[in-house]
Order: sequence, then structure tokens, then C-alpha cells
Amino acid sequence: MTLRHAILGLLSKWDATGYDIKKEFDDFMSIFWHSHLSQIYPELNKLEAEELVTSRLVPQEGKPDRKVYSITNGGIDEITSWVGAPPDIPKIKDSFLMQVFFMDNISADDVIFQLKYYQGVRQKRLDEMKQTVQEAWESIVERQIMTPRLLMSSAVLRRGLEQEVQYIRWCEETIALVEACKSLWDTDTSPDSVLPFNDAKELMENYYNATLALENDEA
Amino acid sequence: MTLRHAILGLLSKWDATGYDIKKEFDDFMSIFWHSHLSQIYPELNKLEAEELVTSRLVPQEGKPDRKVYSITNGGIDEITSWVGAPPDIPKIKDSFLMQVFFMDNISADDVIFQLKYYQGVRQKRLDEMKQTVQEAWESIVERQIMTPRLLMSSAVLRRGLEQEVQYIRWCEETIALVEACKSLWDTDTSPDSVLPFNDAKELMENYYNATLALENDEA
DNA sequence: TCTCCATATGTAAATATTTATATATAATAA
DNA sequence: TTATTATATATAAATATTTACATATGGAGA
Repeated sequence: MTLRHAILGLLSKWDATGYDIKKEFDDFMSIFWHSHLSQIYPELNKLEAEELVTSRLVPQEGKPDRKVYSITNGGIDEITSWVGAPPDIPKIKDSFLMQVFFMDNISADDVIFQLKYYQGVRQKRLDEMKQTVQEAWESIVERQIMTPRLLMSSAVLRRGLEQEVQYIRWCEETIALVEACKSLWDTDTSPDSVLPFNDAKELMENYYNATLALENDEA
Repeated sequence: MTLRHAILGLLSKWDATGYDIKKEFDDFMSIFWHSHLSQIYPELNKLEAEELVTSRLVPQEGKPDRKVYSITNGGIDEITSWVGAPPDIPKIKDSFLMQVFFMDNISADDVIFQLKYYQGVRQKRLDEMKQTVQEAWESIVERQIMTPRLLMSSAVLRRGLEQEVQYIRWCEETIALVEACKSLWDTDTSPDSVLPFNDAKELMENYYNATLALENDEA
């Protein structure tokens, strides 16, 4: 039931077509949401049937007509009450982290390859977001305007950026850890292979201490 | 198609019933995945039909029989090849961050209330995870054993912990930002309300500079 | 010239996910 | 005493999501 709120939220700022909404999902909103056109179009129909949005056709030359949606007062009530409602409990799905969890099934070199690859994927996302931050800030400076809208976008953008930076950093740390512990994989091809604990003890002790100390780090 | 890999991955470590798998999803695996029993049971049936797992009934007294699943060689091939396959592009769904994105629609006080509430939710998750880290480390020290399996779990656990710590920190920072910029909300009830930019300029400049500098922070 | 991409709308079919319901026992908490 | 929680299985119905198909034009690049 969140796609409807993604759409209503967008339409509370600007009028837009389904196609426009999809572009927003692929661009800025990809920090926290994504969807397909084949889900957006039917959802817009539902919202219109419920009178939370209205639409009008805007003809264009050479291209299909734009079906531009606007939010109604009912739609504004709906999005406002959702924004103020108790947040859902976090429901995380991170398929890469799941792959990592099961990577004892492959060789240390393959683990490192996967981590490096994914680090690159995240770096690309980060580069794009940095571009967005830059542009957002320049536009704020140019227009000399600050609003709650811009403030909340900035906060979300920052969260998105942090997430990328920190995932990348974790990839680096994990690569270093696996690199240092390669011998754990080498002793045996069976997944139960074990090395005398002392070989990895100091490293893991540091790792666990660092993990447990995370909360007290100052930014 | 990832639930099947979550299940196969687990069964590559231990035999388990659907109920056991659900508990693991709610516990450790909640760092990166979640599911319902009503999805797990049919999926186990499918996996059995494809001969990636087998099952046997283990009678119990007073309680329903346990239907214990084991992975087959075919299942091990499937999970191994998935773990080594190119990771999916990140597909994030964070409904709270979406709420934040649209919070210019509610009052500054309500924004702060929502952020504080969610910070508490994340803190609770963090406390539980810290417990898990503590236990994991104690068990490693006690058993004097280190394996690829434990190493990868440690890395995932650390990622989970970091994620909570950093989300909490972001909530704190965002609360401070909104607190400092409350006046942006007060001038007008319309969403287009604007304050002379200078009032917020220095603060936002710092915020944007900090955001753009994120990548270069040293841990 | 031909193919791909962007613009723009959608439908159909296949999957995946969530919520509700059903059954049964034992222990624990209010 | 009554309600809830934990153990265990599972189905049914409702939603949500993804992938594939279908149509149409104009522009950019190979």
C-alpha cells in the first residue's frame, strides 16, 4: 500500500504523468523506492476511481498525448495522514547481503571478486547522487530560497549518500578481512574446514571489538 | 526468486523445518531478509518437487510432527551458483524515508515526533543485534574455532549493526536540523512558504558541505 | 538505412507477497 | 480462569510486483 503514497506524495508537489512519475522513481526517489510503469498506470487508475487524483489529456505533436494527473483535496488528506502515521517496522530486503551470508560456499577469491564488483556498483550510484547533491545545492544558492520541501529533500539525499558511502566502506573492510583470512578457505574443500583459531584470533578480536564499539563512534 | 535461495542457503548449513526457517528469518536473517510462513511452506513444496530438497517426518509428543527438510546435491549446486552469480542492482524500499521525503506536508513538531519515534525503533533493533554480536563472539572464543561460515556471518552482522547505528545517527542529525529550521514551517500554512534564505543559509551550507565531504571521511 | 533510444500509453500473464483462516497441544502470564 | 504465546502444519484469498507484449513517433548514432 505504499506505491499509492509514493504517487500521491509526488502529485502533492507537481502535476505529472505516469511516465514522469516513473522517471522520478528511477532518479531521485530511487534512494528509497522503485516501481514499474505497468504498476504505476493501474495504480493511477485506481487513485482516480477513488477520486484522490484527477486527470486531463494534453495533446502533443508527434508524441502520444500526455495524461496529466493532479491531486485532489481527498488525495492531500490521504498523503498527509499517511506521512503523520506510525512508520512501518523496518522490512529489509538486501539480496547482495544474503549472497555474502552464504559466500562460505565459494572460494575466497570468488568472494573478493563479488565484493569488488558490488563495491563498483555502489560507487556508480554514489557518483550519480553526488551529482544530484551538487545540482540541488547550486539551485538553492541561485534561487536564494529555502523551504521545508527542500530541507526534507536534503535530509533524504544525505541519507542516500551516507548509505552508499558506508556500504562501499564496508565492502572495502570486508575485502581486507577475507584477504587476511584466505587460509581459512584453503585447508579443505569442505564447508566445515577449520583452522587453528589462533591464526585468526587477533584479527577477529579487533573486528568484533570494533563492531561492538560502533555505537560510541563520534561522527 | 530470492526466497528459494534464502531457504536453500539455510538448508546448506543445517536441516530445518519451515517453522525453523521462519525463526531464522525473524532473528539473524532479518538483517537482510524476511518472509511469512505462508510463503515458506509453498516454497518448500516447490523446492521438493524440483528435487532441490528432501523431507522426512519426525514425530513429537504433544506437538505436531516436524517435517524436516534436507538439501540435495542439486540444491547445493543451485545455491552455490547463485552465490557466485552477478549481484542484482540495489532495489531499495524504505517506506520511512519516503515518509520523511513528504514531511514538508506536516508541522515541524510532527516531523520531530516521527523522527524520534523511528529512532527508538531502530535503537531497539540495534540493542538486539548487539546482544547477537556478543553471543556470537563468546561462542567463537569458547569453541576456539574460526571458519569461512563464521567469518561471513560476522561481516553480515557488522553490516547490520552499522546500518542501525548510522540510521540512528542520521535521525539525530535530522532532528537537530529541523529543530534549527522550525521557522521555515511557521511563516505560512501553505507548502510554498519561504523564509529569507539567509536565515538558513549558513546551516544548510554546512549541511551540504558535510554531505559532499562524506566520501573522504576516514573511519 | 537501420537499429536503438526516448517519449508516451497501456494490457496480460506470471510470480511473489501479505493477510486471514484453520487445526491442535502445552505452557505461561494476566 | 482466561488469554496469550510457542510449537508445528497448511490453505485460501487478496494484493503487489515483475516480465513480457503491444502500439506509435521522432531523433541520434552505427
